[in-house]
Amino acid sequence: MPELPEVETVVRGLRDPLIGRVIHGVWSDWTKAIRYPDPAAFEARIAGQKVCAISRRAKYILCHLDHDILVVHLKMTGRLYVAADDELHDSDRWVHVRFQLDEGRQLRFSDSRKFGFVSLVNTIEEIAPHLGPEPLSDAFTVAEFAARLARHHKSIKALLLDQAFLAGVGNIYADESLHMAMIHPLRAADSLTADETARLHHAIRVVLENGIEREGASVNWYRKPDGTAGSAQNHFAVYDRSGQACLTCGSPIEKSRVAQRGTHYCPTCQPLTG
DNA sequence: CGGACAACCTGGCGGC
DNA sequence: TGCCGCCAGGTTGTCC
Repeated sequence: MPELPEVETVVRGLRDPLIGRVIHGVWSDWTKAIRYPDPAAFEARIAGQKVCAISRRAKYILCHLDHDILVVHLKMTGRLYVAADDELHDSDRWVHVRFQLDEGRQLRFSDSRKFGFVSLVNTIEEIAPHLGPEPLSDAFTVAEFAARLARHHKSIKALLLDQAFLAGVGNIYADESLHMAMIHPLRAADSLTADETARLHHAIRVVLENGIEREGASVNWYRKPDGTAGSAQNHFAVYDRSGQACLTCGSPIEKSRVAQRGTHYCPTCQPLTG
């Protein structure tokens, strides 16, 4: 579930409690969550380093330390937050990595499905060498988007989910973007007209910006670092609304399967032909 | 190239 | 109440 808006919200929420703190040690009850280097080397290398800055690339959280980058990927059910050592002992049963900080606090990585991970790297390219452009950056222009679309014949939905094509869009915001742009998810990427391309480019940015403004979508597992839910889920036009009326035309929202993902769209506003 | 699918995992939920 | 099977979806890798 955590996509660009959710990860961006986590990054923003971690800056105040985490920047300036020193990491003294690492505890884990599920060492597979520590992907690289091996847990012993990981702890030896991270101990004593201060968190200098926190940023985001695609869906990766980057904690810039004195000499390394602590990379965290939340995958579907990951959470990352700072808490007092003895705080919330029972309410989160899925904490698999704890980073001991100074002043009796710890950075916790919680993940019920154990898909997420932490790594220590020098550059994000070490673990994600082929990420596409950031959709909210100035470098993501309509012209560049059009040129890249023309190189692919696969369905537009599958392409939006491809992190090498565009970084940060996941299933929820792909469906919402295609609906706002009035484009059927199965349209071939290289078949979009100039007008459709411009609409989709605009829709992706608006949908992601709205998601950030609403501090992410708490469909089930996602929480902000302060433990509260975001509100983007209250503003979905199509995601998780199958059978309900389209907010534009009243047609029932349909759910199908595209690129092996649940896909929600309005058959009237997003026709496959015409 | 594109698409299908398995693998990584577990909680939540509908059905019985 | 409880058991069963399915669904959720980010990413990688494999196969056709």
